[in-house]
Amino acid sequence: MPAVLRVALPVPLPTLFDYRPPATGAPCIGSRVLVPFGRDRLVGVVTAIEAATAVGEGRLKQALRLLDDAPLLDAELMQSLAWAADYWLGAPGEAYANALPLALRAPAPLPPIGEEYWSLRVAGRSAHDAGSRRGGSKALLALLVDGALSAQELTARLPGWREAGRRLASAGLIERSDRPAQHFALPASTPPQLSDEQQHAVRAVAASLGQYQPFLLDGVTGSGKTEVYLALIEQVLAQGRQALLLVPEIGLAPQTVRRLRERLGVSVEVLHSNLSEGDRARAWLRARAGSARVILGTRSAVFTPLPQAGIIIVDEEHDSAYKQQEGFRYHARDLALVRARALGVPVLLGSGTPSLESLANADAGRYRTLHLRARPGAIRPPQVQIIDMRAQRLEHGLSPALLAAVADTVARGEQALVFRNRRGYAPVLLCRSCGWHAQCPRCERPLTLHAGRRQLLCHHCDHRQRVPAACPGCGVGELRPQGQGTERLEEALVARFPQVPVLRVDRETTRRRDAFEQLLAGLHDDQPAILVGTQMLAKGHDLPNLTLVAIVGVDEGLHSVDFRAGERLAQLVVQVAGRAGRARKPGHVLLQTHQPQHPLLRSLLAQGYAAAARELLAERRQIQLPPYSHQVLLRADAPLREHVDAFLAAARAALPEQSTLQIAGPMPAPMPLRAGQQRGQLLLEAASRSALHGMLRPWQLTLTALPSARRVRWSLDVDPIDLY
DNA sequence: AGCACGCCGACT
DNA sequence: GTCGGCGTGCTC
Repeated sequence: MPAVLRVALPVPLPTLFDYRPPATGAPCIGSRVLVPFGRDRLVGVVTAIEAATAVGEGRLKQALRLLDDAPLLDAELMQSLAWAADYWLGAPGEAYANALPLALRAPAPLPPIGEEYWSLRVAGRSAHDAGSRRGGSKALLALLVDGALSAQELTARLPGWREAGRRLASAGLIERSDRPAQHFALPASTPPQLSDEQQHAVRAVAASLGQYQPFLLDGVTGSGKTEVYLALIEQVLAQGRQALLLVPEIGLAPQTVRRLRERLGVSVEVLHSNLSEGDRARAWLRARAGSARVILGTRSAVFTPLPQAGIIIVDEEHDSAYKQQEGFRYHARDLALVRARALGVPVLLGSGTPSLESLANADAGRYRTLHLRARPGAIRPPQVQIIDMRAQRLEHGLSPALLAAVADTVARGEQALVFRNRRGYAPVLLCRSCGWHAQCPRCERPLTLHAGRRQLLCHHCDHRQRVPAACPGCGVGELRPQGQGTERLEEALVARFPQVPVLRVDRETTRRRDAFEQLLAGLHDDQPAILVGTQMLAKGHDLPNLTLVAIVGVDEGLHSVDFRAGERLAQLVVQVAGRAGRARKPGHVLLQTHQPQHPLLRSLLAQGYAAAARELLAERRQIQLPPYSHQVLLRADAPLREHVDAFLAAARAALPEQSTLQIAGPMPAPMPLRAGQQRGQLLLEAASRSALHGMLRPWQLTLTALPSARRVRWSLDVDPIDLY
């Protein structure tokens, strides 16, 4: 019977490709095949086996080789990937390309997933006895003379052994083997006594094990969400099932892994983008084989196979890092829900500041909400106080009241955090006499002064230039930094509190790997200190001696063109404020603002995030914005504005006549020029998801065929989370 | 995307 | 006389 394989290939083309089956082997849906493609050879995934091709038998090539006898991707993953590609308008092959680790997209046998062991060969034993090797090689032979050792052990006992290992292996003195991973039960620590609310949450989710049910776990920082996760994972493991835990960034992974290992007594598979491709592939395969029981990972870990799934947990579900912002623009939280449904398992979305989307889903009865209100470790929630900046004499942007609070805090031997979401020394460098300011030639936005590096830096495109000695505008004026970044605040605080260590935490000071951890490790829990930093400080380490959080200059967020700015500001303020007073000491939060009367700030401070979110939701409903409507954003950029305009106008004209569709634009993007590219966009909105989605694929195909599309770079973003 | 083919300017 | 610019078309 003449069969045709429909293959997904890792190319951004809107189609699948048909091939004749390879000479040998029985391909099945979900197995990989090596196929000729143009002049290349690519590894693709069989998505369907059809009786005939729509493209004409004559054009078909034969697949070169079947790579998997059994499907590498199971039915659920195939189905979820197809859904994802469809929903986010990805090329069919793109979802597969995101799901499969790179090492599995090479035409090679699957890497062994057992543990790597090394042992002496006969020649190696003689070499050891003869003492014929020196240095690291000699040491390695000596280590192995009593028997095989795992790579992990070798690294512990002889750091840098790999080099010697390579030499000895190629000389035939030692050899590698793979043994099934040891499931040695590590000692599990005893769980703490759960609060009533924690117990209630655990019971509610546990009652849904074995079936699809989304839960929103609404609990502030320090309310003990992690203990709820741990208790549930424990139950899932006891049933012989797997748990997938997603976190927004790798920075949060190491401490979470430690906690999971200590508590559960099982190994935890970690999947994130900083892993080497080999490690990534092995972790993925261990999950597929079922030998990985607990999988912790960032966004892309949502593609992990889960043959024995028990639960999916998405921590800090509101975090925008879950949305991929380029290429295949999927949202890991939303895909987690779809997978949980397909797998028939509960999915738990945790956050102290839930996204408005999730709150609306809970309102609509699609999610069940569980609350954790108490902060078990704290006496009471932090007190938030507004500092009105108007009519205050500021010292480098810091008000007397704020400085006094910092002084009190360090005098008590406690720690203070000054949060400013702006790195660098000053966001503007201005001439006092002619008004000239340093501007990025490629973005036409002010350049940020970085005093330490003596550079002007564009935070949008990374353009950098030297700080001019005199004003380039008038040649005589004095250039003066305007506004404050973390670097300037650090300087001011060092000058003001010379006896207290001041630590700056932003992308500049933490560029090196582990720099963040090291910086914080330098903090002594019982010593006073001042931390200055950006967003990065909003999460991560527990700082038991931190009792004051001062938030400076979040006002910018109150005037953004982006309708999500208010939501993000509220989340940020609550997350940062949550850093204060976690242990036995009560915390204080100061919010320094020019607009103490702003309704969002007022409701946030008076009634908390939940109330502020309610108001934001009511506004969204009233003006029919997401989550009460659905958006798709067409973005385009090109060196010439007229090319962008021509494409967007043609795209607009190609839209079907549909009264249910609201169209905004074509219009310039909020940043109309970035890195020398002219940018524009067209926003589609509809009350019903299905009405919108129905027309998107055909429209996308029309766009691809537009002549003007060749002159721009363009992309479609379903459910965009920023309109940048 | 990646890569060929194909027709017009400044150079060994 | 060529080398190479990027516009156009194709990949089962």
